[in-house]
Amino acid sequence: MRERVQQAVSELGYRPFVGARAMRGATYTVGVSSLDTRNLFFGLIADGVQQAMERAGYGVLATLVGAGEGSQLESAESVIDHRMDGLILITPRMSRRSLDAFAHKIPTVVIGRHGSGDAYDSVASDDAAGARLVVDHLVGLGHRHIAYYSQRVSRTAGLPEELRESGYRSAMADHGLQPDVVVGDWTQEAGRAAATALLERPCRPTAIHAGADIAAFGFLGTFWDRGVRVPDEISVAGCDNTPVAAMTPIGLTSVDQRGHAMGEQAAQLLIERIRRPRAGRHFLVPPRLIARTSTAAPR
Amino acid sequence: MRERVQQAVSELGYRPFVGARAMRGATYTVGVSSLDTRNLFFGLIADGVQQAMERAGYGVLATLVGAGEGSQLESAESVIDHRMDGLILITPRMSRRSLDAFAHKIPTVVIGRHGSGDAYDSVASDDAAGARLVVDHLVGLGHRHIAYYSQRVSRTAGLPEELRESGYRSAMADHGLQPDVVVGDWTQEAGRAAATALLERPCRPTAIHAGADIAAFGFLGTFWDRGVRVPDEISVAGCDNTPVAAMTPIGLTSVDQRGHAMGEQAAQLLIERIRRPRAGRHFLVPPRLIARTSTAAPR
DNA sequence: CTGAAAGCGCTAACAT
DNA sequence: ATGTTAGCGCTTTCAG
Repeated sequence: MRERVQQAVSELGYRPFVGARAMRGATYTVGVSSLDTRNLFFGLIADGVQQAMERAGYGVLATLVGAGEGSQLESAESVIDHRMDGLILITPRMSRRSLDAFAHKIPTVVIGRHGSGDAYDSVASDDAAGARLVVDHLVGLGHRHIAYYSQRVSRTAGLPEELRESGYRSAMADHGLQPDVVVGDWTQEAGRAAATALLERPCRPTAIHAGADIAAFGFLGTFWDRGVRVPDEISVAGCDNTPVAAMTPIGLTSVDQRGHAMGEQAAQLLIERIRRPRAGRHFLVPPRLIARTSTAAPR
Repeated sequence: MRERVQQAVSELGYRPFVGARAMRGATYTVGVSSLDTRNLFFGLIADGVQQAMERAGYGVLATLVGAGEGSQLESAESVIDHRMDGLILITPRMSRRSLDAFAHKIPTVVIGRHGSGDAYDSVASDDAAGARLVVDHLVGLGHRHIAYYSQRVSRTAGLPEELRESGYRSAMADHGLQPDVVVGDWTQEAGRAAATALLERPCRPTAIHAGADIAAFGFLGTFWDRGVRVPDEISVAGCDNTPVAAMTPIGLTSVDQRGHAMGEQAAQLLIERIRRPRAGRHFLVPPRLIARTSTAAPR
């Protein structure tokens, strides 16, 4: 009997309608909310999620966000409107309250925001450790004056920019060095502008940690244009280990966050949480430093 | 009465369930199938789709494909399983037969593959014109020996690699020049290898059009590593105008395909097609050359 | 203008 | 083992 049905299924090319299944059970689909299409790092995370979910028999649908302002809240609501079985949020910048509200409505895993509590699970890069890796690396090379380019910190707690800055500060303090923090946006343009301002200082740092690769590219661009040799005159480091960082002749020293693995782990946690609600689990993934040609001993 | 319902809707935070709506009407959601998370150009397209659809009151959900092999067929099927109102396919590499089959099941618009027929609409960059722009540009600079790095052409008709190569060939012929086509994959690694092979030739071309930015980066990498100065010893051009191409010190001359505009136009066509099935419409978007520092007159 | 009911495709709980 | 049925939340049609 079972066989005859299977037979008919193949012959007729029958496929169950997800919406109808949703009305009585599950959709076997999870949503990735607010995938930033401008950032390859997020793509890496999403790909990890996709692969792990596929192996487990789940489909993945993503809501996108790019230059448009389409809010993260609307994105996540849409996943709920489709009654998906689970929700993955990538670096959600919403309030803690909103985050909890979603997590109470649908099994949720947060990636890239340090979390706590039982409402959801989280997987984040250990951003403080990443900043420390960079400082240690630069100090090891002989640098003493290491500046840090920090993204404006929003009041929302647990986002990478917050932990990277505090990681930098405490690492510098541990080495007995003075912190030197410049604030701006983590974009290429803002990085370019910050580099220009840096060059006008009477006393320049010998190294700069740009906080994020995309900002580091802005620094590298200005330095190149102005004939400031990297790493001879100044060392530059980033964070995210974007594919571009590895490219010749850029060779940007960066912190790798294992985005693909983070995505896979988040998928695993989400599947567990879908099967059975349980206490929140929160993971910090240790990053690793990828030293390239943009950092060297000071002259 | 209507007001009292609206009142209750806001107070209770009621949101209609898409799956249930789908059983009697529409989902007001369209699917973008097989978004390649490793390519920023596709993200640009998807962002255009997203913005235009949002303005029209439609939601957009994307299926992802990255390093995993998750097939495009499965991706598109999944959009149908969710009974979405429309389907957008980005550079679908499936057979013409499969493409038509999908288009008969769901209103479909194809981006990045030259199409014809009434089953679906299409929006593609005029790839032949793009290749011609590069050849004209290089010839204008004084180059005579211009090589082209071509992606292996699959038998599926209408894909960019096919039209770029034929555009290159006919442009060269029009200038009375001999074509010089090297075949390989459009990846950074394959580009690196092809560049190495090129350098071992007794008689090198003075310029190379790599066909795609990602391959051009491979060429630039090898040239840089081997001390071959660009553009002094050899000019390099790409296609796609990836954000990376604009970066200092890369400055890759490239063909811009207006990905964002293509996405918006595709969205517009899809909305029309959802409202009322009609004859297929097929657009070629004229590309433009962005000349940067990687191309110059031969020594 | 408001209310009631049928039915979309599925799953789970039942009856045979 | 196989067959039948209720009901998920919505839209559309039909009745009052």
